[in-house]
Amino acid sequence: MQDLLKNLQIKVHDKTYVKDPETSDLGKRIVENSIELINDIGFEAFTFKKLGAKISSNESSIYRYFENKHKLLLYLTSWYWAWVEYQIVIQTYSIGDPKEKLEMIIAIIAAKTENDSDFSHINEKLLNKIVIGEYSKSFLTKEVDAENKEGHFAIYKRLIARVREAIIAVNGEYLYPSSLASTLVEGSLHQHFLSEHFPSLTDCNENTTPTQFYTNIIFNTLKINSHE
Amino acid sequence: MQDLLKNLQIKVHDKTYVKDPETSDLGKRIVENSIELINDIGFEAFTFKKLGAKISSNESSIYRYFENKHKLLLYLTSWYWAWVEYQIVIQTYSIGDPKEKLEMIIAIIAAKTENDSDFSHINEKLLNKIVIGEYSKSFLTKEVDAENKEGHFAIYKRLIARVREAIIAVNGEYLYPSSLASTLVEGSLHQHFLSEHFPSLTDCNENTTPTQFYTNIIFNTLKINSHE
DNA sequence: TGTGTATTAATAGTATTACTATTATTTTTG
DNA sequence: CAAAAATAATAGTAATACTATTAATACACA
Repeated sequence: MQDLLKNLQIKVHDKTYVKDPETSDLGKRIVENSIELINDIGFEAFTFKKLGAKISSNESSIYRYFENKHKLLLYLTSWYWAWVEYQIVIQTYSIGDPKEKLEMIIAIIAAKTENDSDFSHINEKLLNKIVIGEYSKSFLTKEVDAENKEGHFAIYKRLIARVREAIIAVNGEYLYPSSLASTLVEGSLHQHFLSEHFPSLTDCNENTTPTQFYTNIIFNTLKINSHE
Repeated sequence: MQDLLKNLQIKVHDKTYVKDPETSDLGKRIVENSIELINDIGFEAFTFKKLGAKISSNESSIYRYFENKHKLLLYLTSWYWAWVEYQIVIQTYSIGDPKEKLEMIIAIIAAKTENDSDFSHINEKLLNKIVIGEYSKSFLTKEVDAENKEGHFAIYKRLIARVREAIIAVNGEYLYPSSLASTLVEGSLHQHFLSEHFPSLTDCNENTTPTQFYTNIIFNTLKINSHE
């Protein structure tokens, strides 16, 4: 299985880039190093000029891969959600029991990401930090409707649809499966952020995880005890 | 009561501004019109130069009130949360039953804001839209810890502490009162955003409100039926 | 009523950002 | 090896996010 997956590529909507960064060494270096640089200095201070300096390449060369830094952020976060979806698919494939399956999905989404050797040039742990700190900025813009129409959020929407289906499989009577699914995904990011910067606003810390919080909330809301 | 409150002023942490905008006509026009302009063109495209043009004043005059547009956003959102807290205080003051009280708090936080004649120069409905679309940007920055230390998020934290206390009053055994409180506040904004831009990711629409969704979630989680 | 002080407006200027355009150089491929 | 493609270097532009200086206006009080 490991070997089989080694050659796997996560596919991101092709309007996100000008030239597919997976197709060249420079492209991979752009992706790899943008993750590091955004983590180091934050998305606001991040520029293609600084990234060019970091990879000993030129600003204008980066523009041949991504239109602007917003599109690069869309690319990185889409990649992340595709990767999460992929984790869900392989880790729940053989689980028959809907409760057990939903529990696993919650665990994958709410967990702190660890690195995954399957995709060598991408540091998933750092990427998870970017998603926690910057994802909202990708859709809290005036262009959100146009970009949504173009399909830039398709992977994210598909992921949430998948979570919704898992919720419905546990309790088909529940009235708000979409809202519960989006609350889990967005809320998990928020709880991670709070535990780092606003510890008084969360109960999540070294001993308590967002996974526990959301497992408790979701199974109580669905009025069904979680499998244990 | 109405008359008594007419002279009320919502107080925002004074490090947020250079000069208190409540103390002059120009200051009030800056606040009033910045709310409109941010709504119209979004926070990214918003500049002090454009605001100056809108109020027939000068860019540099606005800088005498707010250091930069980020601080102005902190001011506006702090004002909003103080206003929400004030609504909670007056609307729950006489409610003795903890369940009923929590229900009212959920309704206030999750509702779509209507205008409030008590604070004449501020359009609360528009401000609510700004909070939905821009609030996350006020804390998803590299400066968040420094600004938190300076007290810029004090009002927000106090509001969430208040919600937490109301949760504990309903069920003192519940393990995650802080996380549930922050989920309600942040999650409500997110559900409003989704219902406008990503209807497939939420069940909230004309017939279903975030209030219903969160009332259901919270009372099920606390394993106590809501008062009806 | 005049004078000093604070406030606001106007103007100019700077470093940086977010690009585009052009040309030169290097690498790849057929 | 030649042609094409990719990359790097350089230069340039409009806009942003300010700062500084000076001028005009308003207001406060003696």
